[in-house]
Amino acid sequence: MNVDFSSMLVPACCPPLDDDLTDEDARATAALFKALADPTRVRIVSLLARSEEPVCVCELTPALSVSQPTVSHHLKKLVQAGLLRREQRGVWAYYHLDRDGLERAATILDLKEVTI
Amino acid sequence: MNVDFSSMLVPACCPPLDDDLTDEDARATAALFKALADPTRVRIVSLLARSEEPVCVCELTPALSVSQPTVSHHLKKLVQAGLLRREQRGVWAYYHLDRDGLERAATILDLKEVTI
DNA sequence: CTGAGACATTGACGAGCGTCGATGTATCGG
DNA sequence: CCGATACATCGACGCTCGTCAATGTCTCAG
Repeated sequence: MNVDFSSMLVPACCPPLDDDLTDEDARATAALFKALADPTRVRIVSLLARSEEPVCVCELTPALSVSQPTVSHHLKKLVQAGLLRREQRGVWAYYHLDRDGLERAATILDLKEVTI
Repeated sequence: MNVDFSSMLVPACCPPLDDDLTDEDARATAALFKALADPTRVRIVSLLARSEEPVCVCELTPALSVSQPTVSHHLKKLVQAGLLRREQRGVWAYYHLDRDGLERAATILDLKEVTI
């Protein structure tokens, strides 16, 4: 097994790069953005952001042009991502933004700006 | 075709909801987040955010534990999303963050906070 | 021109996602 | 208890995505 010294003649290129995020951090961050990576879910978050009070599914469904099961599916994903909270009022289910969850996402992006 | 007046007896539930984003806005926003919805791409952005200067692919590849074609694939996606910029220096390709692109993503999240 | 190295592109595969109709569950009025 | 209403869950389908090996393209040294 011989070392290839000829490679030492090419211009310098690759200073070491300290790995930063753990696998788990990267996966968690990606999961957060993945929750926002769908047009229907973006609209849901946008609609809820415009409402001072919680909104029930019966208001969301006709505004989204997808079926009711699909709306439930997306709402569940957003809740699991920590971006929405669910609240049962009698027969109706009301959803509202989890401001902390959104702030977490915003903070991740702001952190990357620190290096400017 | 008869109107079902019995529905008027149930408690009020569904005030009209003004639709906000256009389909195109929702798709564009989702596409931006979709670019960040993968652990490997999150690590790439994070690595580039920690570097003052552009970073070449030969530095990124060994730090990401995926094959070289996969790294190229992710870099292309991030460039297409407007989050990265590519710069050719001789044989090497250097990438750096597009701060405007990241700011766009951050602004979207901040806009949703305005309603607090 | 020729060969080597850096990176991009292609093609293929498996896994995951968005969507819907059908069905289940829970709540309320009568 | 019974029917209706609101919402969730299930199962299935098609499509997209992440990944890699193989191959192509471009740049430079000699």
